[in-house]
Amino acid sequence: MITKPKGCHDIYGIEAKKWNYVSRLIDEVCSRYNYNFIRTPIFESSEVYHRGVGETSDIVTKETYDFVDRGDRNMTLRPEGTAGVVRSYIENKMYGDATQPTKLYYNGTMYRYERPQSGRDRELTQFGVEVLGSDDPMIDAEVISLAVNIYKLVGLKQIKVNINSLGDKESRDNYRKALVEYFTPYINDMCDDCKNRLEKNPLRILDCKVDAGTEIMNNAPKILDYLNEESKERFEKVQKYLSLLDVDFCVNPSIVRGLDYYDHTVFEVEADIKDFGAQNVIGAGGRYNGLVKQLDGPDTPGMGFASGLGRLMLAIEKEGIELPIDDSVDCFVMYVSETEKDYATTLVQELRMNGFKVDTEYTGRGLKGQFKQADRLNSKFLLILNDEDLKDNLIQVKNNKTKQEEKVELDYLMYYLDEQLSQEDECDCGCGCDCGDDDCCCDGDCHCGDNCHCHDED
RNA sequence: GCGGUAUUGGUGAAGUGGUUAACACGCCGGAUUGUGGCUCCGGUAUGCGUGGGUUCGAUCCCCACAUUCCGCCCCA
Repeated sequence: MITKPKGCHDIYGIEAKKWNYVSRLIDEVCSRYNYNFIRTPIFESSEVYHRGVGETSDIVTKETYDFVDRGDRNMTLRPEGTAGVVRSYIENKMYGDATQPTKLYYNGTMYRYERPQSGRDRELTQFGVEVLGSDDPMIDAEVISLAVNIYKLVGLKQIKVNINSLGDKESRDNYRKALVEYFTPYINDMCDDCKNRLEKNPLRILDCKVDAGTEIMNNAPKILDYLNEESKERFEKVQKYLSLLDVDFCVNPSIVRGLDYYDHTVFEVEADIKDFGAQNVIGAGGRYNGLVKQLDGPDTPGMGFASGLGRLMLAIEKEGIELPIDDSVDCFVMYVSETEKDYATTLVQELRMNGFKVDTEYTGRGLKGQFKQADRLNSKFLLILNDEDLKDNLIQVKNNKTKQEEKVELDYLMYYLDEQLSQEDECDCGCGCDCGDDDCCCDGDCHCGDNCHCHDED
């Protein structure tokens, strides 16, 4: 059997419906903030990522999908969204548009050559936003609040926002020096990974899981003490705007993003859920004022965040959130004889053209099997064709919840279904009552017999 | 890049170096003369991830590969 590539997934069925639902919700929220959707290529010249993401860590050297195309060009499957969006911003001269800042969002697949584990795949779907052309701290706060609002709207409750500031380049360089100076005498007491980090990326020592909580770590210099006045003031404004936007957050000095291009505000949104495994950060981002210039564009500030849709779906599942997915069809058309089948063919078509969600039988099941199939498909109404009835221009319509059945004139069918289905919307159990219960609005005269709570104790 | 884990029908799974690979669910059909979801009866695997090896013989032992899940590194 041919198997899927390592770290990839087939998403289908109810799972796919959930993904689409969340994607639509992202569209909705981004639209309210007036961010515009952008589609960029799934692969770019390798240069985009080498220069954008930086060559310091393992990222570019070991964890991208690189290939040489037939024209001998070095290409890379996009490992993240920001660099490609920035490339597009520059190439299309969006900085020339009158409507600055440019506010964009994306939602698509990314590729990383990693060893899969919980919450980490080789093909992943990320959505994210980028704001280019404004250095206003208000934007920093807006981007964070947009992220939080998406999570809240899907129903997540256990989320934590951690923010930090890396300051400008001057502040960051000073801090880096201070860290190296501080840790060097203690380095032999620290874990092997930290020994490597001291040279490669000293900021990341603060993220270490092994040495976390030790005295050495607790007494390490804090970035916030190394911010210059300007950076400090900027960070305070970000916090002020976050409060005005009613976003709960924690200042956490150990939040250090791994990439070179970040400066000033950085943040992570964590799903605070039990058993979520090692990858509990569902979204992260920050300000990158140097990136546009680094990719040969005009010196333009930027701010953004990205979030893995897969991890978000995982969080939704772990928190037990039920998304409002409509997994039903309006009607299922049943038949037995050939003439009935012929009529079914045109009837199904006619119903669909009139906006009904309709399915029918395609595998030769008997009537009993068709009833079962209709149940599996959560059909609200069963349309049962019968040669005798057809002669009289009649059709049997059965409400699959109340089990009530009546013969309806064919000319009247569309109108009848329309009317019945709009009643459906008023009452979940379809019994036509109004007890005020969330699941059933029955007044005690319920006859639906179908999962109805109207006779449960009060 | 490093380490651990698993892989048996549509699904959940038991199991053994040796003739016919449990059980349950599901599915299909019948009892029910065209109206089901209960009950009863019957049917339902190209045979145990792929390729090698050991063996008289392997689903079960060994090796490699693929994929799964989990942790480390890294984290965009």
